[in-house]
Amino acid sequence: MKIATWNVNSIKARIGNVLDWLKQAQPDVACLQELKTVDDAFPRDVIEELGYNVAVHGQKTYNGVAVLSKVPFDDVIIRLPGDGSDEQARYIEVVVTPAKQPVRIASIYLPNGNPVETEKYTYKLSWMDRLIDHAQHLLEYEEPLVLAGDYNVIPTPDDVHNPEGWSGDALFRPETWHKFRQLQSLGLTDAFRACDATPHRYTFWDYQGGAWQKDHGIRIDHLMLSPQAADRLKTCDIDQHVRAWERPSDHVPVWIELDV
DNA sequence: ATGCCGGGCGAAGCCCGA
Repeated sequence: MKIATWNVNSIKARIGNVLDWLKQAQPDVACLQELKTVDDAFPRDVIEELGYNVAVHGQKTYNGVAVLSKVPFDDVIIRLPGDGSDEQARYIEVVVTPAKQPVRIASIYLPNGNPVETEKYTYKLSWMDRLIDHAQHLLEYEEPLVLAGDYNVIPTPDDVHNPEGWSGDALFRPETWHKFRQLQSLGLTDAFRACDATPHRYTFWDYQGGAWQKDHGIRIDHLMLSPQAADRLKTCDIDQHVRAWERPSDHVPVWIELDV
């Protein structure tokens, strides 16, 4: 089972690229982020025509997450628990059951958090606390679980071109690393690092300053796996060629192959 | 590079992203 995550930076602007990539990459499940549109405006029909079931949690202008799956959903949950006043569309979780057993998959868009001296960073940290609590709960099911998405976390200096330049940034701060390590300490595995120790492999390149051409990127899109998923992990890779397409997203797809 | 792109909104120029 191939499971991918991709921050598309507007599904309306990116639908051509998304359809081309779906046809080429043939993921069984695709977690999308930053749709920047409401549910009713999501281009559901053209995606369903490729054989996908669609679960969307959209929002006008900002955020928005979706899961596309060739296997129908058994269950769909929107919103991360822990703060009923949080209106931002950053979390959708589904359960699918391919041949053998259920697999729980979430598409997450973790807050950026900049600038750090504002409520944006406290929102990021509290959102991470909620994710830790929810992950702890989900891990109790002891089933294959994949928390995939744009984490807006650069895990280590090996995951950025110029660590010095990112010092103090919300994606690269001790408090952010601490929360990310808490997730890992619960038993969640960074799928890419479980497969590939190569430093300086990236999933995002800024539109500005020729960042893509110079390979000045960061690795911030992650698939975090429960032990039951990690045991079945076959491969993980980054579809970085998609960044060179016409009108690209600034992020590229990351995917895993699970033996389920 | 606290904004060089790029997208949304909405019809110019500001807000936002990472």
